[in-house]
Amino acid sequence: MLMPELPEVETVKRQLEPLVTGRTIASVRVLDSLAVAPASPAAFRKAVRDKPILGITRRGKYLRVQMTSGETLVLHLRMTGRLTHIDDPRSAEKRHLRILFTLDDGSGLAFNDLRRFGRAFVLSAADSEKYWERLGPEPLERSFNSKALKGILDSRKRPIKSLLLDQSLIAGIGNIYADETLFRAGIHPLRPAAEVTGPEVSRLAQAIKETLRAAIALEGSSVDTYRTARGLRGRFQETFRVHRRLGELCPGCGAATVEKIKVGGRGTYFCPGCQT
DNA sequence: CAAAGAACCTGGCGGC
DNA sequence: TGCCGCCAGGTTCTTT
Repeated sequence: MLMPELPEVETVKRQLEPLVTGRTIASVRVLDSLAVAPASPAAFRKAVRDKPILGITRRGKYLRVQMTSGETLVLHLRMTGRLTHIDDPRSAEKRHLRILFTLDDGSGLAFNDLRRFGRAFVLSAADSEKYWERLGPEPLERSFNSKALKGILDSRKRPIKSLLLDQSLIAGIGNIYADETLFRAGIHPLRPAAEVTGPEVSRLAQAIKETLRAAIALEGSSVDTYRTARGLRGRFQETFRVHRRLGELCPGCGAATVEKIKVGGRGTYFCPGCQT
């Protein structure tokens, strides 16, 4: 499958920014009411129509479209969502099309989603602060250093991989980047978080930043359904070290082969030789 | 409060 | 060839 995680959402955000900033959402078609639930399609259309767009930002795996009314149009792609900008809304991919926005310059924004887990909703200015408080720190912020990461891991007994996936502790890491960062740091995914040593925490903090930055540079990972805002595939999957490489020779030690286990219900790939 | 598990969805794939 | 059941995973909700 695919999973839009921080690098994928960041890629979409960067590509959309110059295309939608300053534009106004002229019309909205909701083709699948589940995509805007629990709001009604009528309420959703009313909340976003004719609202000028100030800018677009990302928080964790969420995309936020700031509107001049002080409200925010929030989109979460979950597992199979795609958000693509098209010159002509009539040329939008019809398969799994959930919402189609038309902007005042005649271009369009299409939200497609095979699995129907993705959501779009509008947050009022009053509700915003509280909503985003639920998320942990942004791993690419300067303040997210080894000391901050140590504070997150300390006194927690869960497997380190489960902590990396917990959005209330760190925002934006999903299954792909959890596997890839743990491999780069040489840490076994089942290690109890509190038992990860100081030097390992430093390596992990660095691996998180380096891996996410490298993935953004390659416009994310297209394992299956993810596409950039221009409808193209990302290329970071070509550089995966262990994720989805079951049985392959480890690129680190060249001796062991990649294994797959379940951690917190998630498929987890690692090298038993390099990750201890 | 922490942690684990189920539920939500659809399409692809293995097995028979 | 066709059908059944399982698997994938981000987040929320429920249970322990």
